[in-house]
Amino acid sequence: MVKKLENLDETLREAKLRPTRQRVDLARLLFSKGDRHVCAETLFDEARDAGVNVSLATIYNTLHQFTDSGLLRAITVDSSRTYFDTNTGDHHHFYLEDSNELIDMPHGYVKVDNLPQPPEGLEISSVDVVVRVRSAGN
Amino acid sequence: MVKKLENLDETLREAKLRPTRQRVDLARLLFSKGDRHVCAETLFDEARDAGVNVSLATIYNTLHQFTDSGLLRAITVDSSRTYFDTNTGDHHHFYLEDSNELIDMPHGYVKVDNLPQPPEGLEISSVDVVVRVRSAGN
DNA sequence: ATTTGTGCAAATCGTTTGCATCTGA
DNA sequence: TCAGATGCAAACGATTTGCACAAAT
Repeated sequence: MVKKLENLDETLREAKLRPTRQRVDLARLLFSKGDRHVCAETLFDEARDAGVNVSLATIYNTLHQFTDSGLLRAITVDSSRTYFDTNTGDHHHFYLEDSNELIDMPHGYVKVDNLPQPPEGLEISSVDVVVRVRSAGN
Repeated sequence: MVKKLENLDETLREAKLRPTRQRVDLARLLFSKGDRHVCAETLFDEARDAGVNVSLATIYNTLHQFTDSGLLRAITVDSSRTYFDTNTGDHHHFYLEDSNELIDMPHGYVKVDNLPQPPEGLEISSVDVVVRVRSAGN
């Protein structure tokens, strides 16, 4: 992530995205605080709070463009919103059902074994493990 | 699943749900064809085709009630719709990204090892493995 | 008779889209 | 210059909700 930060313009160009003011600003917000999970609304509010002027439509566009170019990873755990993870490495998640929060599991922990063969003609795109957790005694 | 079918009224009563005409009809549609994955729209169309008269609101109500009482299991793989699985046993899924279809992996296949401890005070509610697959060469 | 369920239409909410206007290369 | 970006508001699609009416116990 720090790598991405060193030269945001450069990072964006490598992703074949013009380093526009809003993309650079959003990239800075996203990548300057370590690994995190955001959704569109979250990032929108954060931008507003940081005095960064960006429309919600642009937030969505940017989130998807960053995802398509590998800067972000999309995670589906809650059918009502899409989360984006700034950690694009191979890792899995805890999903806190009570607060709708995602927490990274350190890479190297979970091991998925004995996967059956994918259906004929199909190849694996990703293997996602989500451990849903909730307050004990519920 | 067959067990559930033997006496739908009884199954519903055990789930503390009144065996109304629409619930019984939907239960029959859901549980008489082996394991399957449906979403609200899917079931709605299927009901219409089978001449079963049920409103979409009732489809949603019923799907959730069945899920809450353990007759169905909800699966989140696509942030735009919710899938329900008539197989409530312990198993995981292939998700066909091209066709938005779910396929059960036989139980006993995938093994998830070395899970990190859940965050303090939280207990595991479920461990979901989704293997996203797509047409080879893409 | 009372409680619970159903259907309809309107309301929500996250997300997408159309389009006129800007902006970076 | 001009393809690509942005912002706004309207459009969308899945899901939920409010409420009058109907059905189950």
